[in-house]
Amino acid sequence: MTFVFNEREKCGSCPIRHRAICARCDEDELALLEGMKSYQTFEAGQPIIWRGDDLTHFASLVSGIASLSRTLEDGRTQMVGLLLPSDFVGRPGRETVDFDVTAVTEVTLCRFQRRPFEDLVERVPHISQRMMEMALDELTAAREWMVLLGRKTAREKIATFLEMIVRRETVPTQAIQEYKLPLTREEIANFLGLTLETISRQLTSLKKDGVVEFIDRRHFRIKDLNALHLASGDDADGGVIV
Amino acid sequence: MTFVFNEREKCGSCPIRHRAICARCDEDELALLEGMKSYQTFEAGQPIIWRGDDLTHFASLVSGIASLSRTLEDGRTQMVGLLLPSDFVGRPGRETVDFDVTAVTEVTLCRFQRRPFEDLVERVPHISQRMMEMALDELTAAREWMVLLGRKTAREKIATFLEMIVRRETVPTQAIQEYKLPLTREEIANFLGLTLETISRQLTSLKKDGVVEFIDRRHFRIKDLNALHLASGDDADGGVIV
DNA sequence: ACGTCGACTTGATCCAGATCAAAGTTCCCT
DNA sequence: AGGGAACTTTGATCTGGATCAAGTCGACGT
Repeated sequence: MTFVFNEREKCGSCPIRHRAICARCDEDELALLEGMKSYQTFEAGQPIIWRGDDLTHFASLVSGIASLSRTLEDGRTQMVGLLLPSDFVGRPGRETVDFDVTAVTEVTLCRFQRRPFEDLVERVPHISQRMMEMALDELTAAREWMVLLGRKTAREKIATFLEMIVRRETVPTQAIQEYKLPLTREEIANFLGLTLETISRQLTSLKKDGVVEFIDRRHFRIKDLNALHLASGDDADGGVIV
Repeated sequence: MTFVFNEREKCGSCPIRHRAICARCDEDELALLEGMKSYQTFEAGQPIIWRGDDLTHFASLVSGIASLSRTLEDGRTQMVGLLLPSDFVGRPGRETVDFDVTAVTEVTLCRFQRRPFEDLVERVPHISQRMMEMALDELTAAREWMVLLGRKTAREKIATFLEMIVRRETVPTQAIQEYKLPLTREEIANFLGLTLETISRQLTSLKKDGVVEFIDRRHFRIKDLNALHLASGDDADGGVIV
């Protein structure tokens, strides 16, 4: 019943079938992708590609979490995005990669060789249409993150980050839900443009203020969702209590 | 000989014909766009659309410069991008606008009504292919800006900003070229996630260090391009002296 | 059970850039 | 030409988050 990441598996039952670049494809188009795909798995912590590397394959992330980041010469690192299942890696038309891609958890990619895939993008409009949608959505997300990086305080940054996790994973039925922090304190710091000490202090502060509660270092519960939203610094309009 | 922004004008001689969303279109496809377009002009400083407004039209920016920005309730503003000729406004499939768009200089838009344009995106693959490319390029630019906002010092931010202007406008033939700052100190501050006082101080500092020279508030020359690049904090590899 | 290593917390101090304040400059508008 | 208003520079001071420096916690191997 579970999908195993083997080239023989049909795309039809793939967990990201309806969200990835193939979302708009019909059965015939899917068959073309099916004939090209290969899976590759990376352990948590492993680099997937480095900035400047030749782009030999494009890929959809099928399971796990990866990070996109850039490191300056002196070691300062900024994460520019998290790649979640269905997200895409690579830019048709470019020869190299712009950012480091690293597996945060164990990651499985569904890969396509560059040339054949580029041809397919030209021939199958459903792919470029879907990729345009996905790129525009990511662009909006990136711009929202720019507001956070440029103008929010440390507390607002962390509240926004926690709220993002909560919004992404909340199941409507469940009452008091438990959430998992997918990143270490240092990774959160690199995502938010802060230091790991500041992350730690601000989490302690939100805990003291009764906004969140920690089960252990990686697991938390929200005690006051409204307070969390207020702390995020975002417009009051979105402050609908769910 | 000059293109006047009138609906009767043919797209063929449009200044952004080969860079905008129509870049890949052939003559027949261009005719479809030609029948739909209308021009609209905004004076410098005027708002073009506000976040949350209904998206009635999509548009290509034909001339001038516009800014994309977001303002938090307490007035903190972050610019998330500059729109230059050939850039696109709007996201097919969305009903509202995510960021404020403001004319920085006088701006002319080439507009298309939402519904007919969305249909065209479905029917003409050359449009979605081009929009995918443009969105992916902007995504890379946005992510590079995230590195700047999250990790660069004030001096590095301003040097990167000046270098961006220089790279965009340098004419290979010309010797010592004069460049124009398209933004006020306050707008630069909102672009770089700083205050206008810091902008002013850092520009003075770069001037004192012999990196740049100011003709007046809005016009400068580069005295030491290599020093400018070093000050930007970006990888040494790109430090090729042009 | 014990050591050790990586992840995290907490404390003390420092400093880049913000904030507050006051002039100086340029460009209109009449 | 003169009076503003908008923009810019410069100075003095403050502060949020960085940096430096110990600890603490917990998981895992022996």
